[in-house]
Amino acid sequence: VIGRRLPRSFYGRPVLDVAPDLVGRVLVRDLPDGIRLAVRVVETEAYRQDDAASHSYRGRTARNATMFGPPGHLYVYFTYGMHHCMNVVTSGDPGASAVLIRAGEPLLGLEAMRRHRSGRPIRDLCRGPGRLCQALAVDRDLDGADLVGVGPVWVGAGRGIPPSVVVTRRIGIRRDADRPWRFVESSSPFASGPAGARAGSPTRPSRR
DNA sequence: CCATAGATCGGCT
DNA sequence: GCCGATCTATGGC
Repeated sequence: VIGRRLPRSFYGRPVLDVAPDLVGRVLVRDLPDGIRLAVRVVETEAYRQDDAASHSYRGRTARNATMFGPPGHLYVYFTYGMHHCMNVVTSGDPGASAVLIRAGEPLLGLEAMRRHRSGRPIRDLCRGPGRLCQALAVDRDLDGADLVGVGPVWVGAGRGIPPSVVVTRRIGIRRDADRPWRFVESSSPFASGPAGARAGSPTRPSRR
């Protein structure tokens, strides 16, 4: 179900190619105590440097430094004084870019995720970027972690039925809000946002 | 289901 | 100072 660990070349492409291609993949988190957590990615968003909504827009700082590094690393940031969000760094062309992982369908380690999320119902464990990080125990300590090779966070190729992905505007931003850079598995109850945000234009079916 | 308020703090204007 | 790539609780339909 998880499939093989995706190689560096998967991440070293333009963010608008990687973001939709991550939908349907399996995000794996190996906890220090040996427990494996895994979710099927159902929602992503693209951010790149020529984009006013992106953390990289105003140039490199201590916080966003990972976005300016090589592809295939985790960019984790802290926001609203209490939440973390996790991204995957992609090619630096055009400019520092990353994919925000917004939601996932729990596959493995549901009990541990539930503990991290105060016993919330399964549908609410990973529905939203802050919730996802809480369920997977991801915080700034994992900023910069390499997804390729040995490491506690990685992405498996996934198997089975390819997802049907639709494109919409991104959620929760004001600047450059009209860019159609959010990619959702339209039929998934584990995707975030209002119900209407699950409709959109279909992307071209990707071979997998 | 939808709308809104409050929490809470690091980063940057 | 201001404001977030957010979440939860609460109140209304």
